[in-house]
Amino acid sequence: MPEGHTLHRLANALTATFADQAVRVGSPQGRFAESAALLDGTRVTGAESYGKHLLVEFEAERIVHVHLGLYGKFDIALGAAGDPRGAVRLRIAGRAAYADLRGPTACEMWAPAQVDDLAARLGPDPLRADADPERAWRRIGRSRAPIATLLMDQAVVAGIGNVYRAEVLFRHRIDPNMPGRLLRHREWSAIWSDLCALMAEGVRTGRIDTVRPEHEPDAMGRAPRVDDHGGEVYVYRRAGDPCHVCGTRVRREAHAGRNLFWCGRCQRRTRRTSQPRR
DNA sequence: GGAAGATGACAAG
DNA sequence: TTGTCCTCTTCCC
Repeated sequence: MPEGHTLHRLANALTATFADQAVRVGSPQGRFAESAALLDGTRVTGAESYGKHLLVEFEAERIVHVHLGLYGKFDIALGAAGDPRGAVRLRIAGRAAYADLRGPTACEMWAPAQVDDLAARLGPDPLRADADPERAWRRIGRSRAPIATLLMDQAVVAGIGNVYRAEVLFRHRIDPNMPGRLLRHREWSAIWSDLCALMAEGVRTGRIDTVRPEHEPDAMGRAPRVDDHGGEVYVYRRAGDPCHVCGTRVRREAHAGRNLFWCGRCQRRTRRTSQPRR
């Protein structure tokens, strides 16, 4: 589920659902019980996201920092909260709806200063109006690390995950193994504005769709195909399947423990092909 | 019923 | 680079 757009959506939804309400806060599973007790009965002021981090703000400058990690979920449901199903770390219950958090990497009470620290250590987030892509470029443009690694580094760009990484590199025909410093500034600018547009669309729709109209399976005479994650993509999790553009089998390789997907034919720069990295 | 895998991040070596 | 954590779903027997 969780790349930046998911967290941004969640922040919007939590704000719309609970802002300015006094809420019941609990931790049915128990691991957030002490902090939940402090928040119980107090008022939510709003929620925001920064990269993949979610901040739920309560009165008296109390902030709950949530990171969903690989499989955490924060579900909002209408109606009265019944018996919790599964391991619910945090439950927020308002007048007409409740939200259950399960399996997060982080769920902890923060003070405002910790939010400042977070903002300082994260790279620009394409979903935030205050983002400065040049901050990312200063890291990318001088790095020997593969661009695929840099895009996943939250200190370089915040909010990009495995899907957006694979897809944006495909859309710009960039070899994932190309060292950042071989990227041109105008290529980075194009990638950045594409990320801004794709992720804003992701916030709107709740899915990651990256296939351009002319490459839609319909246009190519194939049946539409939607990945398990719910969007239509060029390469993500399509290893072995034919590339939507050139028909070559999509490749997969483990990079730092994560699967990287790309088309070895479309994403090739003959002029400056980099050495494959192990 | 059990294993594997999943859009993540961190520490240790 | 590997191990660890967190939870749920899907697949296979």
